[in-house]
Amino acid sequence: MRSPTLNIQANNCHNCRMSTLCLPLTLDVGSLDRLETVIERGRPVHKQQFIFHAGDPFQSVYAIRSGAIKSYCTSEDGSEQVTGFYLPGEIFGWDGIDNNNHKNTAVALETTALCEIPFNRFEEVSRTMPILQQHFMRLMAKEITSDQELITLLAKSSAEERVASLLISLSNRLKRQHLSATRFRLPMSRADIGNYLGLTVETVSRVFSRFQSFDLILCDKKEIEITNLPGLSSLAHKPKIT
Amino acid sequence: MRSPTLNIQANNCHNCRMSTLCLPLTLDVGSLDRLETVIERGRPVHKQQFIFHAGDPFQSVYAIRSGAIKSYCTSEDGSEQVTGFYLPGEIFGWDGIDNNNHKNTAVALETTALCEIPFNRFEEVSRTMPILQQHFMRLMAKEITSDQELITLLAKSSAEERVASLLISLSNRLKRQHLSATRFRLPMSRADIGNYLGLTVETVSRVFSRFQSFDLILCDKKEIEITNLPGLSSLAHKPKIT
DNA sequence: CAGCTTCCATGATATAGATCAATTCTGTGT
DNA sequence: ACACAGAATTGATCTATATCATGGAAGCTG
Repeated sequence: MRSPTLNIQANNCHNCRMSTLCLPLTLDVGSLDRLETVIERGRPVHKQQFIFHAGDPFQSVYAIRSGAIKSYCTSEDGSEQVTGFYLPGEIFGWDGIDNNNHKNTAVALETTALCEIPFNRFEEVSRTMPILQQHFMRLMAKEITSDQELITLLAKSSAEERVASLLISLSNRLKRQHLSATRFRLPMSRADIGNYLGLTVETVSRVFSRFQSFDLILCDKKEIEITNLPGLSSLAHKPKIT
Repeated sequence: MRSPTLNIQANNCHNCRMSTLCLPLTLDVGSLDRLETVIERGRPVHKQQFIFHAGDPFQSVYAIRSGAIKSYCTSEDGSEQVTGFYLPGEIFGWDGIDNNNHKNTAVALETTALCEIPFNRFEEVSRTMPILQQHFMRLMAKEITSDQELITLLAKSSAEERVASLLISLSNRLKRQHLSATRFRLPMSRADIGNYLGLTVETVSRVFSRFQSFDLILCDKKEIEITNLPGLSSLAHKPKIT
């Protein structure tokens, strides 16, 4: 059975509409068949279930077909830092390549369908498919640049800028998946947002309220409607007239 | 002629004492010879000279033999965000892989000797040397985890924790290069430090003064001596008794 | 459905660090 | 050696956001 708005229920890479995101465009049909043998489509993961824990041996990276994932790492003192939110069409789990175990814990924020890409078999396959390895390096580079954008946000921006940036980022990423860029449900809590953006829950909540009073957004709990996208966008990109 | 303290004046990869850092340990002599043909040792770069600018086409990554590099990106509004400091034995320039041009600008903080690793030729060579590509993915993963550590630092830590963390990080990285872990010269300005850590120059300066008054460090301008390494370390790792 | 827990919103207050300002020190180039 | 622009330090004040505190709404569980 197919979801009414989003056809992601493919049973192989050939007819998965995500494929251009997690696989290079230039793969011919033969290569795709070989690759097909590597990728595993798992059971849907339910809210609050873990994909992997920090410290787990690194075996796979994961592509999201539907749902949402939060990744975070835990410091010695037990405090957590949310390092990313991942949406459909995105890949996570790179953090484990370094020393063969994951630095982050990954948990489902809602019911989520994943494709698991086992890494040992991937290396095998990519030996005969250099384009694939190149593609994956590109994906890792994307992770690097998005992390650096977050660094800039945390180092330089006010609470309003941070929240606006997150909303705009979510909007753009949903749009890329041909989902509504202006109406969506936040998969994460205010606390998660605050943790991710280096703010307290209270501040996040106040910023949401302020955005509503400025008619930038409408929100009812986790349901968000961006009513003034250009306005919110300009807030996200340095409103300071410095 | 060789530097008295650090033998980095190798004229090929075989006798470069950096090689275990930028190359996989398992390369046999034959492979190393082939690789040798790819890597270029450039003229020393002087202080304030640029290695590449944001927007430049991505052609190479760079290994540092001696000196120090700062990378930063510039937002639309012209403000800069320092994204990393790179020391001997470290590799930078990954940010360009994504869409074939650099997001960051890289500039020498002092006279610096680099090895340039042209990427098109690298891909060629690595086709017959899968271990090499794997090694480079590992290096990229390191960049990801170090970016995520910075994210945590920026999101969660006080000014003192941030500065202490940077000093400890520099100390560890110099130690890895068999240089003094407790006495060194900061290659970057207070302003660079502040920018990197999301603080103002004034705050950085005050923190340095405070660290001196606590007998954690001794500093004369850019010359630093860490006089209480364990103390500084514990400051870096969450002094809060939360 | 009652009771519990978690999430969210909002007000009052406190504070770390920003901002503004002035001074000294440093390094660079002539 | 001198002059000048930039780098660093230090002080006084201001402000954004944290912290503390409370109440209400929503979602779970038995």
